[in-house]
Parts: sequence; structure tokens; C-alpha cells
Amino acid sequence: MPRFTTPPDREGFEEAVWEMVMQIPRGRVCTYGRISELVGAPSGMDAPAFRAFGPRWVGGAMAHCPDGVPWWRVINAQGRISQREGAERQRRMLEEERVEFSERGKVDMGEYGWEG
DNA sequence: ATTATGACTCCCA
DNA sequence: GTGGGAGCCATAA
Repeated sequence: MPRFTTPPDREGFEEAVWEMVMQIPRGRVCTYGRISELVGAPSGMDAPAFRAFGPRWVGGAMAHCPDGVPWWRVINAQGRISQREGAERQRRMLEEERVEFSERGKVDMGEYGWEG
């Protein structure tokens, strides 16, 4: 397992992430990686490092986001739920807004994915 | 000071 | 489709 850290300017980065996540329409999903791309790297960080860690930082921001942020609309690039503890709850939240899961628990990104 | 810890993605067997 | 490794460092305890 690779290690990762919180980003430089964590507060600013996470706020930007939350604002971006709030733009995901109801009934759609977005990936950690796509959110991090849309938000962009904090100044002073090189692209390769950000490519590697950005998505995980987005995950970190989802772990403690303020009310009003639809954290459940963020899933991984494979169309699956990354969270372990709250996976069922997240799935319910998505199904309530008509997002469908395959038998293997996957969301069709072509159908439900939001690219920003 | 040292250690454990994280809601990821890509690439290649 | 599934499995493992690489990416490489800030916080909290």
C-alpha cells in the first residue's frame, strides 16, 4: 500500500473539492480522479505527484465534508464504491436518486458519469 | 522523535 | 475480469 499525505494548503484544496462536488447533478456520479483534475493541483505541486495523490486527497476530503456536500456521488474510476464502512449507506443514497448498480455492484459511468 | 494511517488510479501480468 | 505494485509525505497519536 502506498502512503500518501494531505495536500499543501489542505483547507483551500478541500474547500475547492467540496464546491466541485456540489456541482454534481442529482442522479449522476463522478470519480475521485475526475474531481481532482477539475479542481487542479495546489500551486507549487508538480503534475505527476498530483496525479498520484490528488484522487486520494479528494477521498480524504469526502471523509469529513460539511453538510450540503453530496459526497455519495463520488465513486472510484471503476464505477464502484470505495468506502468500506459506509458502502451500503452510500449505495442506498445513490439508488434513492435512481442510480443503478450492476449485479457486481458497479455503476455504468457512461450512463451516470458526470464529467464536469 | 517515531509510527500508523488514509473513501485512488494506472499499468501490466 | 482480477490482482499486485508504484506513485512518495502531512497529520495525529
